[in-house]
Amino acid sequence: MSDGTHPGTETQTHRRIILAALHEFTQSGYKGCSTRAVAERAGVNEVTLFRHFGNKLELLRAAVEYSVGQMRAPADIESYFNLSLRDGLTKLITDYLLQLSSQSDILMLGFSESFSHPEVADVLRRFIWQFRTALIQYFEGQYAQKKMKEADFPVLAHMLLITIHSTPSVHKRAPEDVKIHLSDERVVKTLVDTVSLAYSLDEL
Amino acid sequence: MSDGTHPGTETQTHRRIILAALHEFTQSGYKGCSTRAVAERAGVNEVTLFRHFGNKLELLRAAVEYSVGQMRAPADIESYFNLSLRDGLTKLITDYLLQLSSQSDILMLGFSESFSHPEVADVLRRFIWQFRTALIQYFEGQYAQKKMKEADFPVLAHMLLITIHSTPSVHKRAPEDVKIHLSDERVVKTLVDTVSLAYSLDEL
DNA sequence: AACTTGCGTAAGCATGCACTTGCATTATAC
DNA sequence: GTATAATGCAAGTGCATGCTTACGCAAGTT
Repeated sequence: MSDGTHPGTETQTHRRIILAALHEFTQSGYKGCSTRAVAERAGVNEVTLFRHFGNKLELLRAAVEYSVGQMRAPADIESYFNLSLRDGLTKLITDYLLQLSSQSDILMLGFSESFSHPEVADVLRRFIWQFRTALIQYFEGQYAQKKMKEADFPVLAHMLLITIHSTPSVHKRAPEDVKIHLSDERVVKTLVDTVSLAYSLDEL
Repeated sequence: MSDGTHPGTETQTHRRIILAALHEFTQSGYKGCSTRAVAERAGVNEVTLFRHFGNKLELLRAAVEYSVGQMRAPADIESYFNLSLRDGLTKLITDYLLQLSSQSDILMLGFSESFSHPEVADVLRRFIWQFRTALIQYFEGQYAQKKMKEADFPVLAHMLLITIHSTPSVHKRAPEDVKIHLSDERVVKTLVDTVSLAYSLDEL
């Protein structure tokens, strides 16, 4: 019985295949790319790919797992509480953006592939949820400290999350003259400006 | 020479195939669904599908074209100018949402398929652009009327657009307890509240 | 009655692709 | 020096799928 002999999962080959898969999957979608293409990009024989991961779907799972493993949830929110609404928000968001920018590929994959592969989407949602919760907690904290007006915090958090997440993908597709308007800095600034102008009780 | 004889494009069959295609494409992606599946859903023989559209890609194009043809750009922005920032925005957004809700499928398709089929994405972008332009013009109009503070209007428009567009797709995937927080009404309200609280010179 | 149009049915071709098998090759370990 | 682990290479299998061909049938048109 030729049991699928899994080679050591720590080799360089393993990693290279995963990185290649991540690239191809996000570029053309799961169905849209072939294992051949992944192998080629990894500089590896196609057979090696199967020896490592068994089948294509398992490769997807491994790639997602790898990618998610790289992300770190936002540190404890308490540390943001001392700052003003404006500064705290800015820090929270930029910290989060730092995570995202390195993982924007997998997030986009998660969005486009979420129907055909709910498991994949779930993993991502779990991560995004952490930030959502952090945001809401942060708002409620600020509100309790009377540094912020009352508002529909879940929706507010949703708004921020969506904008932050979509910006990189919009960025990738947008024509050159629009990208200029969509630098991370400007988006974050406008986001924070708007929220603190609207709800801050510190300023003015 | 068996030239592809295009049957009349006004038949019921034609429409049913397009609707089926729209459904399947958005469900599983272009590569993810087969012409057989589309035909089956349309209650039509697969051959008929090819007789109408020649090939799969042409079907995609026809489906997108059909869908986009259903959308109407926002009416002339002038009519919103008389209203307050809050009321004008609300009207602009709800009007736009009306369009979107009937076309959310195709929009999601556009997003997920935009890399492999840029033409498709282009058509959609063109539509979205119209709203973006309308929004920016509206803001500038309000600003000129001194009914609104200065702001980064393009980014602000981007923020609104993104939130509006993403909400339906998030809605589809989100667990039940989150959907409650994401009714169109609440999202629009928070959006408008936030913007007008932040930038309106009418209120307070 | 003959022709056209729109569709169905059956069968099949060609290709791409996930996945397998068998064998040769290198390197490392013991 | 021999066993073992990790990879490459050549070839192939089986299935899904896009697309075609050839034929038949019903309804409307002329």
